[in-house]
Amino acid sequence: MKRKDTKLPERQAKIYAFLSDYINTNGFPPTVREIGEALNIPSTSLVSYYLKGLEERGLIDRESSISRGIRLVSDPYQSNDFLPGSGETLSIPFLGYIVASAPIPVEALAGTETVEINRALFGRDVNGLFALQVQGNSMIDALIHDGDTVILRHQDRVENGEMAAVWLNSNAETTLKKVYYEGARVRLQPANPTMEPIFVPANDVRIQGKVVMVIRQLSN
Amino acid sequence: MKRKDTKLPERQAKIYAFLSDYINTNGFPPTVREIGEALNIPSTSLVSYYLKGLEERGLIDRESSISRGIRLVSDPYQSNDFLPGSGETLSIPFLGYIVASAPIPVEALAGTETVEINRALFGRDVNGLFALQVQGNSMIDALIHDGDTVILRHQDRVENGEMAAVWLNSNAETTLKKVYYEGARVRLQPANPTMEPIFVPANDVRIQGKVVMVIRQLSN
DNA sequence: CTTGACATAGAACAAATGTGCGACTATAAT
DNA sequence: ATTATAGTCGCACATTTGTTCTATGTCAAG
Repeated sequence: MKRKDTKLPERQAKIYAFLSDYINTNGFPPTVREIGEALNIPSTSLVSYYLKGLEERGLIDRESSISRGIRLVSDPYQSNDFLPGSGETLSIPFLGYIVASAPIPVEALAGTETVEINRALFGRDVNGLFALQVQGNSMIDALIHDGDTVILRHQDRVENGEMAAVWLNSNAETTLKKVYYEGARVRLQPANPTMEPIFVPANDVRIQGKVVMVIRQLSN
Repeated sequence: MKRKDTKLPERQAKIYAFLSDYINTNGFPPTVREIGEALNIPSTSLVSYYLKGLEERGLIDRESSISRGIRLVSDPYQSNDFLPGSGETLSIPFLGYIVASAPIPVEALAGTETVEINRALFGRDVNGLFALQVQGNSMIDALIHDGDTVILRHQDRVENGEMAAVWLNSNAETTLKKVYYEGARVRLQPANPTMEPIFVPANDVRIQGKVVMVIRQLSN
């Protein structure tokens, strides 16, 4: 019943796309004139006219007379009613950022943000999970990039070949690597096969947690 | 010059909180005067003064001289003390599997499973998102593996270099590649730099959606 | 006491912006 | 041809809104 029967006019569609893009880029909506400039619409009143159209279709919301008072209405297309229902969601505490120069904080921060992900994406064991955002390039890899969110399970031992957050005592830094125990030493193998492994004494490493999921945001 | 040593002054903290709240509620930032009214700061210049402080601390970004040109910086430091957890969860419809041999289903399935992820991980624009699980090896890549869950935004055009789900008419298959428009043809570049791109006529491709997130489960 | 950051007012000003209105064009329907 | 309708322009106007400048108050350090 939501769906408008008539198809969205070319120009309205373009404006909507521009709005979405602009807001994403700038964090605030554009002015009528900016819209016009971007889409080669020479008259502010024309833009106004289209905006009114978009508003009538329920695609955007506007605050009259206030500058940049445009807001995208969540979801023009079907489905997304974003029901919070399902109850199958895990709240994983977000501990902050993982940087090479500091060990992972053991305690959750006071405010405790969380990352919500639904349980179906995990295996059975959902204990001891926590999330960190990767910052900086020191542990970058084909698999792990700057800005990625990694979800780890807190444990101090991992199986050979599993990826873990590792604290190196001597270097005083944290890194994300695949871990292989080789007698008295440990081989830390980047996930990227073209990168060289590093070897450290077994007593120099402290496993901080096993990486169970990597979430990469590609764009906004 | 990252971390500010001195603690955030009461008033700046309040303003920051107000900004966050206002933007959340209205979809666009407040004016200097609105901030003043909300926090009982009678002078616009005072608000300006504090805003400058927040900007110097890197907590906000401003576009000079443009109305409501304030944007919260996704802050690299902790600062959770005064950040209200946005804690909103998105339910993204899970459309099923993306396989090479079939186009992506346009409509959500009836029963419609969803993937719950909290909003904070996304940009502001959360419209038209849907999730798919990658199956099979045909679009495997350094970035995309079998079993990964990808989240896409439904759109039929992408910027150069963005990764998208692409339907190839002539091959009758779907693939995930970075898209580059090169005149009459399109270059589909695997994210893995060691893999060769493929070239197809522009009218042979149909963008199905832009990849905005990749979720990889590493272990059980 | 003096000095100098820091905090605070208030008002004036210049831009940035949304809106309204009249007029004009191109279709498509009557 | 006439009329209705959606699309289009320009432009004037009234607000909305960021910035700046002057003046004053506070308070700790010198």
